[in-house]
This record gives sequence, structure tokens and C-alpha cells, in this order.
Amino acid sequence: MERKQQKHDERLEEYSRALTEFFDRLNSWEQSVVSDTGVSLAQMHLIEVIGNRGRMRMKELAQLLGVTTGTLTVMVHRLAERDYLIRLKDEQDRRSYFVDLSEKGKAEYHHHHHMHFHLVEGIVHTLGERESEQFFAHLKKLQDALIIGVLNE
Amino acid sequence: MERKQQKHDERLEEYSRALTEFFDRLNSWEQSVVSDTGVSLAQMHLIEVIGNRGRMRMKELAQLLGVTTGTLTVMVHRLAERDYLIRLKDEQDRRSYFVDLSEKGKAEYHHHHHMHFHLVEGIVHTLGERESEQFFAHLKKLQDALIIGVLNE
DNA sequence: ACAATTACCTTGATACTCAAGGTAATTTTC
DNA sequence: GAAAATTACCTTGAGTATCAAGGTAATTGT
Repeated sequence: MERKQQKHDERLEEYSRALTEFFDRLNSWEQSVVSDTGVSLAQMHLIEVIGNRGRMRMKELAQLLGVTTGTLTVMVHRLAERDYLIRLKDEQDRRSYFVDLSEKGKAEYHHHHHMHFHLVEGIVHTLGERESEQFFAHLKKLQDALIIGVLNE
Repeated sequence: MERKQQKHDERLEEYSRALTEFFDRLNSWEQSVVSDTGVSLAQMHLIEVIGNRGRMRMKELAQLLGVTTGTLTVMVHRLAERDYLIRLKDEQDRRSYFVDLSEKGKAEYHHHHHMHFHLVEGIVHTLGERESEQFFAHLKKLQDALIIGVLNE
């Protein structure tokens, strides 16, 4: 019984290492992709979120990025200064702004998106069609679990 | 033929989104775990690397973390000041130092490791034994591919 | 009308990061 | 074995990220 538990833990250890290392690799892949551009990782992430979901208010964007609106104000200011973003007044609620991508921002977004596409092609190539399908199905399943918080306590 | 290609691309799009979102979730999970402690994400990562691989010289650590030695000097200085790390002179090569975890650093490392363990338990719980095995096997396979650079061009 | 809330901005503080330039120790070359 | 090259690390200056706390203006609730 004891031995069985130990073996179980060892496997979890192994899994943990696999996850951590994979995560680190993805991180540095992302880092290296971004460092070829004129924007930082955090800035690219912002661009990505707006590119994916369209223009939105500061508040919403801050929540999606997981930063305070204070942080976001500064980031958006800098990106707008460098012509990646545009800010539009909301006429309905004049406290609010909409943040959207400029043409330059869109170009950056598409370029980055393209890189991701490449990465995924590489993954499919590595795992093969059948296993890729399983793999991404697992990712989706886990993501749902992470959303509803199964993995949080 | 054309339609088939389009369908293929759509699937890759879907995979790309799944990967990105999973990655983001993991990121915020890590962020929330770390924010309960006294150290930053980058600092925790440093502690983790030393905890996993034992004491090492600045140069080596910088390479593993993907930062310059200049950056590392400052980080190590701060963590040593706050008693998470100790620095040891290398008597063989007196230009070098070894960086190692203090007792406090070890405690922090074990705590964080424990959190990872929990996360992995959650994953296994979500996917089930059999599918977990597949999933982590896929991660390992991809990691190897990322190392040798299949996914880099 | 007045109070409470909301959306955003500003400021001050800490941290991360790099590039460039510096020092001291070690290794290589002649 | 002295000079040159390399290596390991440190320092400094500049840009970015981040938050908390406090401020303003607009909106909503009573």
C-alpha cells in the first residue's frame, strides 16, 4: 500500500516537471518571437487581446489582462504614443474610452498571430494528426476546469 | 481541394486559440499562487531553478533563466538581502560565486513545489488516469521538439 | 438634490530588464 | 613567464511593468 502511494507520487512529480518545463519552453519561445518586434511581451499580450476580441473599454481590458486600470492607463498611453493603439471617446458614457488597434497595431497583431499559427503547425507535425487532436482536446478540457476553478484549491 | 485547405486552417486556428488560452490560464494560476508569498514571479522562478538543480554559479543560472548576468546580479543581491539566498565564494575560481538557497529559500521552494503538485493532481483528476498519461507524454514529446528546435522556424 | 458608485488618471515606490562599461581573476599565446 | 585575450561578475543608466493610494469627472440610485 505504501509502495503504491510512493509510486503514485513519483509519477505526479514527473508530470509536474513535464508541465513546468513545457511551460518554460513556451515562455521562451514567446519571448524570442516578441523580441524580434518593437514591443514588449506585456504590450504584445495587450495587442493580442484586442486583436482577438475587438475594441473595448479600459476596465474590461484591465480585467482580461489581470492588471489594474492604473497600470493599463500607462501601457495604453505608451502604445498610443507609438501608434499601435487608438483611443476613442465613448459618447454614451463619457467617463469611458474605447481602446482599439491602429493599422500599425493590426499589422503587429497579424504578424504575431501568424507566428502562433506556425508554432501550432509545428506541434501538429510533431505529434501527428491523431494525437494532436487528443492533445488539444485535453487542453480545452483543462482550460474549462481552470475556469470553473476545479484546479484552484 | 481548396475547401479542404480551409478546413485545415480552421482547425489550426482552433488549436492555436486553445493553446494560447491554456497558456494564459497557467500564467494567471502561477501569478495568483506567487502573489500569496513574499516574492515576485521572476524571483520565484529563480528559487525554483536552484531548488530543482542545486547551487550553481551566476553564469549558469543566468543562462537557465534567460537573463543577462547584470540582471541576475541585482536579483540575487535582493534575494540574498532578504535571506532567501546565500552566496558562496568559489575557492577554485575566485571570480565566481555559488548561489544557493538559504533555509528560508528552501521553505519557499518547497511550498511552491507543493502548489505545483496540487495543480498536477487537479489535472489528473480532471482528465483521468489514462488520458493524463497521454497528455503528459505529449508534453514531453513536444518539449523535446522545442529543445532541438523543430518548432523554431 | 445628494450620495454612492464607476471609469479613468496621476503619482510615488519597487522591481525587472538590458546595454554598456568597469574590475579582477584565469587561460592562452608566444 | 609576461602580455594578450577571455571570463565572471558588478555597476550604472534608461525604459518598462506593476501596484496602491488618492484625485476628478460622469453616472446611477435614493
